[in-house]
Amino acid sequence: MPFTPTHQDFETLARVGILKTKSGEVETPFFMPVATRGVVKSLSAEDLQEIGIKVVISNALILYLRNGAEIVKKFGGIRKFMNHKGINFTDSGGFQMYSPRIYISSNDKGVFFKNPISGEKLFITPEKDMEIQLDINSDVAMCLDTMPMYSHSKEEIAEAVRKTSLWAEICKKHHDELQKENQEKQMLFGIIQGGIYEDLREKSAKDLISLNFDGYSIGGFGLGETREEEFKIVEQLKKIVPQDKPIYLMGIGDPVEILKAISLGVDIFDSRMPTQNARRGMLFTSEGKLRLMKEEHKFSEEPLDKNCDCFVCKNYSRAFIRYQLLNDEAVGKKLATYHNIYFLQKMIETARKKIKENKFKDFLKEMEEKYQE
RNA sequence: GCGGAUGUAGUUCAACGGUAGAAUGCGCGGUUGUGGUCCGUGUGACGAGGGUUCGACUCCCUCUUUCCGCC
Repeated sequence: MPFTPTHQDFETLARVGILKTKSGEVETPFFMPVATRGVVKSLSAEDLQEIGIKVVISNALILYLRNGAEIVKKFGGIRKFMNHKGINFTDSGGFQMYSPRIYISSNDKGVFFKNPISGEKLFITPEKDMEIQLDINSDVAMCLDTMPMYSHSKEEIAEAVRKTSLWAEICKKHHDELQKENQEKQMLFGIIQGGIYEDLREKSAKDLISLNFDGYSIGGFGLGETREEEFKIVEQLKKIVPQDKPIYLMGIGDPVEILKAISLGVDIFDSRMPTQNARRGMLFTSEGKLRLMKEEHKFSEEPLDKNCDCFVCKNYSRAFIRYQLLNDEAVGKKLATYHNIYFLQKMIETARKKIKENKFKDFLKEMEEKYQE
């Protein structure tokens, strides 16, 4: 079995499991930092290994637009190219329909994107997307989906669900075809859309489940809906998705939001939040969020987090990291990013431990209290 | 000493005889499948004195600041 749940928490739906890919296995739940263009911004592969990050996610469309996909292909795959010893996911680029700078339009056959570098107009079909992700040779690929905006009407979101199901079928068929001969197979996840509407989410999930994907992603959250709306849908989908398939809540990176979703049975997470926020001076700590750029930290000799044992917190002051971020120095970004990723990694390792000990509910509560403002 | 220029927000610059703008900085929020160094918001100024005028940051005079040139 590619995915095996190994422990179920008594009080919540939180679970621990093992995901097996062609590049090794990893314990769930886990969080993947975003390595859109083949690098987790500011961090080296050695940093990631040191932190204990096993999985990162890259972006097939962005790599393709920057000629990265062909370079990666020459290397035989993204892991070798970026010297990543673990597992690699790729996102399809469906999310980039959210980005007006590169998205043009879409129809039933695919999506028009413009290359921001050359100005060239490109048509990405679901078939093409599968080919790019296989060129990149990630361990887990995502279907090309259609991203509705949070502000869209229910009709528009229903249309996105229709198109996402249509493309999922094409993706699945083409993906199977392309790697018929392959011994080590790339996994493929379907992406459930439907916004905050239970009926649309249900339809989307059932359409995808009938195609039998290796895992199911929940897309379209973190874009303006309330957490209440989000968790209601996650709860609902957890009941529909087969227990032996991993659930991946795409784009969610807020610490408490992750833990809450774990309590509802989610297995996989990714987000740009820890890396992007680090560069902007927003740090995660054991005592809540730290806005490092505030003047009160100007002379602070304290570490970012006094309860953290990462090398940044053992060696560097808030004042130093703040000063280097203020001056746009690479080292400032690196130290802040390292800490945020470390924090999230340790948090999720603790979460797995607490699930195994059946103490997850208390841990969640404790973290919720710390992150209240 | 003589001549010329100059003085507006912490800083760099606008505008206008009739409620002084921006950028940047600083403060406070935000940031969620990364076209990225982002977004929102707040704070904050007419060198001093006199004159002309209904009204002067604006025009005139004096002083003063800073800069340039010449002795």
